[in-house]
Amino acid sequence: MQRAKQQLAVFRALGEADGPLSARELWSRLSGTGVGLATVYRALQRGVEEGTLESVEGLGSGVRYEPKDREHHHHFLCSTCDHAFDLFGCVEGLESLLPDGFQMTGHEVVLHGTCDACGTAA
Amino acid sequence: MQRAKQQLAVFRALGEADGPLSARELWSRLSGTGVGLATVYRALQRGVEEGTLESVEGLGSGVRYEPKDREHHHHFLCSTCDHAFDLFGCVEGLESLLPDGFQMTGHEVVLHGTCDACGTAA
DNA sequence: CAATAAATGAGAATTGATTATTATTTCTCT
DNA sequence: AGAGAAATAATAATCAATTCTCATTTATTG
Repeated sequence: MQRAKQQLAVFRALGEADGPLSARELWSRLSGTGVGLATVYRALQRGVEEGTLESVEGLGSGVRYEPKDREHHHHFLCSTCDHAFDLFGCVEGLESLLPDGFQMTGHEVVLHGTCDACGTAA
Repeated sequence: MQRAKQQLAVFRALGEADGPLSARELWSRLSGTGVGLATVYRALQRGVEEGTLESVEGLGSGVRYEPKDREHHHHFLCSTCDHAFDLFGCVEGLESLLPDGFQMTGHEVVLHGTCDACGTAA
C-alpha cells in the first residue's frame, strides 16, 4: 500500500465523475473501500491547497469539487436526482449584462431541469 | 399597529433592495426597528409559501430571497463585499449547451467580480 | 372593554456540514 | 525487523443557519 492511498482514491473518483461532486457524494462512491468521511475532506482540502482541485459553489446548496485541469465549462443540475453534470461550450454576450463600474472576473452558467436518466425513468 | 407589521417591514426591505438578500442581510437592514431574526425567517417562509417571494440559491453559499414579481434577470456577486446585485438582460444560446435527452426548465447566470463601490474604494 | 387569535422577541434546540482529536495502522528508511 | 513519520477511521467537537418554544404583546371582533 502506497502512502496516502485513500486520498488518491478520492482524487481518482473525482477524476472519473461526469461532474462536480460534494464530499458526501464522493464518500458514497467510495463506500465499500472503507474510506472515512474525514479522509475525503482531507483529500479535498489538500487538493485545493495544492491546486489540483477546485471548489464549485452555486450548484444548489453546498460545495462540490472538480479537477482543476478541466477546460472552461458549465453545469447542469438535475432537479430530480440533484446530480451535477459538466456541460461543454459557453455563451456569448455576458459583458453586456455588466453595469457601469463593475469589473467581471468570472462567470457561471447553471442550467436546471431533468437529466436523461431521470427523464427516461419518469 | 397593524397585524404582522414586522413581517411587512421585511417584505418592504426586500422590495427596496437592489438584489437578493439573505436572512441575516435583511435582519441587519432592519436593525434599529427591533425586528427579531426569527421574525425575518417567519416572513421569508410565509412569503415563499404565499408565492410573493422566491429563494435564490447559487450566489455563493447560503440562500437569498427576492420578490417574485421581478422580471427575468440574473445576478452579479461581488467577491469583495459579497453583495448580490440584480442584472438586467439575458443571454442567448443556452439550449446549445444541453446534452441529448436533457430537459431544461430554467437557468441561472452569475457574474463574479468587483462592484462599482468596491472597485472605487480599492 | 373583554375574549380570543395572531404575531413577536429572545433565546434554546436542532440540523447538517466541516474540522479536530486520538488511538491505531501503514509507510519509509535503515 | 525496528524506529519514526504520515495517513487513517471513528467519532467527538465546532460552527453557522434555521427552526422551535414560550411568555408577552398586539390586533380583531363583538
